[in-house]
Amino acid sequence: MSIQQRLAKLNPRQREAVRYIDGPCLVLAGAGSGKTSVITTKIAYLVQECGMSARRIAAVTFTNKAAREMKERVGQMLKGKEGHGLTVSTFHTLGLTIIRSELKTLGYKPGFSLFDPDDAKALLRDLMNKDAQVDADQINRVQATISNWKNDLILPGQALSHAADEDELFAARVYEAYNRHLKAYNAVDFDDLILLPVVLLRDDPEALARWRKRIHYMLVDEYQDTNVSQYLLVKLLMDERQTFTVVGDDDQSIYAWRGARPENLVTLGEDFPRLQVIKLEQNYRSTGTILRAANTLIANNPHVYDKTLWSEMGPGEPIRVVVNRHEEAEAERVASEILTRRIKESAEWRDFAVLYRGNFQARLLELKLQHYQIPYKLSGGTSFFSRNEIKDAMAYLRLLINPADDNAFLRIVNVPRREIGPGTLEKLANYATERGGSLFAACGEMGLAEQLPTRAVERLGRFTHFIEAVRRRMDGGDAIAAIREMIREMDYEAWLYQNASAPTIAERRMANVWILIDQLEKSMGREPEESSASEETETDSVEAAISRLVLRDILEQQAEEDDSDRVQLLTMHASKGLEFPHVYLMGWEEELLPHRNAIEVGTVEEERRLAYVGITRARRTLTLTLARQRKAYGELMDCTPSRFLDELPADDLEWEGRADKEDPDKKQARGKDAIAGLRSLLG
DNA sequence: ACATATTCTATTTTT
DNA sequence: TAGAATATGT
Repeated sequence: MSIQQRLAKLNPRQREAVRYIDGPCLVLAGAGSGKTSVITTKIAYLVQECGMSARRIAAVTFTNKAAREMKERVGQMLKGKEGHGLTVSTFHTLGLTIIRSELKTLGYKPGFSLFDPDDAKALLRDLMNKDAQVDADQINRVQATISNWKNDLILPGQALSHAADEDELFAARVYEAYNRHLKAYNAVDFDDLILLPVVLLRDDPEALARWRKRIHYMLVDEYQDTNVSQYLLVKLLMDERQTFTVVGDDDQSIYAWRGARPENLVTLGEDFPRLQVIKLEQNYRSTGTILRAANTLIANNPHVYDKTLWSEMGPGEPIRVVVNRHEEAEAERVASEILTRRIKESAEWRDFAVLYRGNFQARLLELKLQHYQIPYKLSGGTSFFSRNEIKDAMAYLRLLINPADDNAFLRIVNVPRREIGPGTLEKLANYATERGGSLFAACGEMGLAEQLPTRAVERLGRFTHFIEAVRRRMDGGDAIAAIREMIREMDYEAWLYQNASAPTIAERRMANVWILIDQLEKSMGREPEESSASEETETDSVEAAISRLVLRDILEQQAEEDDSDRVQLLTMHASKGLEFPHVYLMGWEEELLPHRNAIEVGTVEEERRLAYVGITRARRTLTLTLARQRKAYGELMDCTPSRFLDELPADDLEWEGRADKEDPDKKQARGKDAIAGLRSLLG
């Protein structure tokens, strides 16, 4: 299909959004309005019609999944070499790419580690233990505070001078120490992947020039979810040419609690007066009734840009609101209804989705679904990457590319057992701190023998020599082969069998490790990306591949089961970007759907958007459920129906089981029933 | 290694 | 209060 044919298939607004390429462009894309088509077609348009080299274009998303899908759709449009060098990645991967090619300027050494939030927490615990006593909650709070600072582009110095109270001052001090330690470990955390490039581009005109030369056009998806640092990254890169397209929907901003700044939509207009704003208001997903409900609800929120979704589809069925005695009845109802509706509508399991506010709500529902033997898929369980065997393997990989990574060192120095206990490690740590070097480096120093018994020194030496030998083999040839050999050599498998409760579990874990290594190999085998600002083509190194592994920026890992026919259970947050023919939204109660904490801190508007996101996932039918009583903190509580129910168009709602204001239809029906009953009695 | 006792925590979590 | 995660005891 030619680009002209693709353009012809778009509606006028969409077409306008694709064709406008001379200046800054904001596409306000309502739910289900075909925004991904606009982005992908625009990339093809830039390449095929405007003669822009694909390697000058960068499209950024928030999730790997979104990036993957976009890559695939663009791939179908651009043939052969046309798409070569195109960047479609998450913000974080783009940041990683920049850091990697600007390592020297940033003062990092090759093979730096990427700390995931667990590593970061371990480091913080270590730092905070120094003077205060450990409090898990306090660590979490400090971690969140530091993350927020990084998202807001506030560096330790500013945090220290602006600290408002004692807690903030403490957090700021930890922040400063934390960053210092990260640097010593030659490591960065997730937030640094955005922060460091921004600081670099802001302060180093030459680096800025390099990257402006490299990226001429940017497209940003889910723009309402950008935080301060992410916006600045886009702004710095695009300030000069002003050639970019951002696509977003302020009504679907549900991540403000994580630092997202929906006001960036407004800021954009202020920073770029030439900004062209294009609205996509035609919805191709939902029935008229569902859409009207969504519009009516969200009209209760203030808007900078007004927007009303419309649809050419018929009105469809009314929205049902089902009131249940208690939470168990609610779950029972949803499960049994899916069962019958599947037959009635001759639908498949995968056509149903049940959405809720908190993951805990899935528990009861799971039991009911199991009872009816309904196959389901629960999103948001323990992920592949938080499994112990994966963390171990990752620690080995990290230590191989960055011996200064003390976190990785500590995790695996005695895994499998090497008879290196806490006593030895404590003395080693003291010695390393004294010498100002890493744990790994300290193992090889002469002076260590004075602090530790010979046997301990020997054991440590054996470990470091082992790692060094593997590293040499990696450099000498096939890196992946060397890694596989390492895992076999240390007999990680035996260790797994020793520690697992059942052989099958150990087997499974070992398989996971090999899957991880396979992913790593696949990730390296990909065509070398044109990553650096300079034009040199750099092959994807093991280092790069391992970083991407931490970022989970790897392809098809659990695609196996994704296409199976199962009912989907998700939080409303996790449902963004998805759609289903039949949607159930559970728990429409005060303190749950506007969540209690949200009411307290005054962010009910975001809760309303969450409800809006939930509603707009539905294509054909929508059912809202609530319970009159629910168990919370052990006690049975009476629940009030959600205020959001009052904000929906009453005419489109079909209530069931409502006790107080019993709806007239129902009464009438019951009256008829009674009459019919009487008649039959009378013969 | 496994069973039992204890302690902890109850909102969302793209990377 | 319950359920999971962790600690403890046999």
